[in-house]
Amino acid sequence: MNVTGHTRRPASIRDVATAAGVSYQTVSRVINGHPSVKQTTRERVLAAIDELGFRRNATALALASGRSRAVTVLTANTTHYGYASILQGVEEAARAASYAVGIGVLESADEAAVAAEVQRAADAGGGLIVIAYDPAGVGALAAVPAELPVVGVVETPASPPGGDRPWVWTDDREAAYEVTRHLLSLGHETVHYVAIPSSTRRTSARTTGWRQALKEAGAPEPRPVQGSWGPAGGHAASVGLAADPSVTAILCGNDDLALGVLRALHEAGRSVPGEVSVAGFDDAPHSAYLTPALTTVRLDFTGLGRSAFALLHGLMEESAQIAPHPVSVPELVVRESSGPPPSRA
Amino acid sequence: MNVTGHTRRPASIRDVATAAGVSYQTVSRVINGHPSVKQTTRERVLAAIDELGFRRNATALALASGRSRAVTVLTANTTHYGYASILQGVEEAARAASYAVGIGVLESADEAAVAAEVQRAADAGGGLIVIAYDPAGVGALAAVPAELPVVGVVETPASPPGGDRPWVWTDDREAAYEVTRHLLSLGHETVHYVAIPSSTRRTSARTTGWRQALKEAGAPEPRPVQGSWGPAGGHAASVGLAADPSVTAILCGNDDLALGVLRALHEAGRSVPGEVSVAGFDDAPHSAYLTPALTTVRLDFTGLGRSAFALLHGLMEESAQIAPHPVSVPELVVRESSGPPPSRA
DNA sequence: GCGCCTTGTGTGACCGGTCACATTCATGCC
DNA sequence: GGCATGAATGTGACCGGTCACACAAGGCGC
Repeated sequence: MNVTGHTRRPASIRDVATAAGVSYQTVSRVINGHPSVKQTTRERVLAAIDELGFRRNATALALASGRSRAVTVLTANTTHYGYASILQGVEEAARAASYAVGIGVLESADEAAVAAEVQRAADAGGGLIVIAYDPAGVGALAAVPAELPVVGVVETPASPPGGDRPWVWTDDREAAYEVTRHLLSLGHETVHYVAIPSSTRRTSARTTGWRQALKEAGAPEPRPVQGSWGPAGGHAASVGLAADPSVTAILCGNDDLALGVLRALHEAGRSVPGEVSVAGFDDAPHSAYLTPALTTVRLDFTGLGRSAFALLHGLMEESAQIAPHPVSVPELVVRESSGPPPSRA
Repeated sequence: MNVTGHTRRPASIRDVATAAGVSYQTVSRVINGHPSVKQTTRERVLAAIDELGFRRNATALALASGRSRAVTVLTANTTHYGYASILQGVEEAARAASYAVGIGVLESADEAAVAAEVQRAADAGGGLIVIAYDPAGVGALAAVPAELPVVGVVETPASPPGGDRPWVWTDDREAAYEVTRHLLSLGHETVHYVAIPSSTRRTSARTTGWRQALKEAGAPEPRPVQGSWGPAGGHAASVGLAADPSVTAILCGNDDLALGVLRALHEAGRSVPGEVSVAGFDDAPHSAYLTPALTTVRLDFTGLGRSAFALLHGLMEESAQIAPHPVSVPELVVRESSGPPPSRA
């Protein structure tokens, strides 16, 4: 404990060294747990460290050794449930490994802006985790210089699972497939889909899963409706569907979108699940408390964040080997918003 | 542009210096915009910088100069709307000032755990922004060593506004006062209150505003019901209120809580706003899309985050002077969940 | 008794910047 | 012409650690 009150600058290893009557290198050995330090010396140094309240300067460590014990999460958004949860997972894992966590927000998908943000993140030193669920994130992932340790949190691995690129993902395709099957099994002729913005030009994993389930059931395949991320987008996107009496089941790209859809149906005077069934995606915390409570699929975003960090950690320290990312199984959560279609004619 | 392909290490100022045929100090002067560098020399150096793709090493800068251009946000949570929005605001402002943003989550309010987290944040170098809306945050704010630049985001300033401590806040008292008055003006005899966890042992600002409005109206003052942060807490806390037929108006400490309350009322078969009026707090993005749409008060959390950063920036660089934090005015948003009590007997 | 390996410790250079001070040269002024 | 002055530039030390290497002392084999 530092009893001497007004210490101006924090103690350095040289301060500790003189206090313990050894060289600074010996102090360095003690902090790093080097084996060949005599027991009595080690104790003397530890006592001095305690006395002076010494803490190793992270900046100096990073500069001298190159290794930085820091991660920056690049993301287009920090407030949406999925994004925020991934961030939370990364932070948890990073804290456990005593890594510092930085964030960088990709405000625009503009190439120059994204490149600048990637640069900023790179300047911070340490590794990168890029949430690539949207064009900005995908662009950022592509713009990361090859020599930097980076892990992408992606919608679906571009190369088939088993490719050893440092990516993590949830099985969105399987999840969408499950919910769609659930709705079809209730007797709906088909299921309409209000999509979240796709991360790329390619068809999203969620869309693929939905389509697959329809095809297997021989159900007609309506054109997906493009939504945005929030409830407002879901509302705007679904006024058309709400007015169409042939629509009896709607799958939404996420729970926020579903909220807007629910609202649009309410405004159109169509009851849920009496006339129309609605299902969401993600199982956000509010979904269980809506009226009607929302049928959805739970995805383990915090776990995903933790995996992303674990992978990055493995990339950055040779001690920790790179365990393959375990893809967690999505869980269908059936609540009140889904039921059989109105008239089983 | 760096055309020479495989540069192993990034260029340092000495590399630039030799390339431009000057000393490293001159390069340093150029990057820092020092006036006394001959125009032609400056151009030569800038050309070399561009050619080698030089970027100033943030770590070395921090070590050598002491100043770090980094902020760490300490918070108990990253997923709740208010917290996430403050974080977003800080990030926006920090990005504009090209500061790096770090986050540290206070997982437990335990004193030792909080102290450890503060230490970690301090180790990162740079300034601190502590979100002190809860016991963990308040503890963290108290545990920050005096010599560190820090700004607290607090519920209410402990000293009356005008005290010059580096704090920012929204006028929660006024906001609660406004909503409560709104409900009373509709004819309700009194307004019940489901509270969020208080940041301290003292009465929260929201509670104070609510109480003040009741007192002014001569309304009876029911005991506040203690909730937690999320919908589950609101639901659990309000089953009692939902069962009590004398309850006709409920104010909730935040919108998530209100969601749970709405659900509890629905389950008890009481209509909103027919039998019971409900109002929330914060105007979270989903609130406008609930059925019934939630009456609430909007608080400018992103603005609050930006103010917090501005204040901290002023603390860390003498160039930027410390502008007093402008307290934004809370805005009452009346939607569908509030109306007159059932029978104006 | 000599060489050799192991254990414990110290020295100097270095990471990539900044800072304080020294140096050079062209001016302006008396 | 001599000298103070300021502009333009260079030199060495330093921030707080790490790394590579040197070196002394003790134990062991022959």
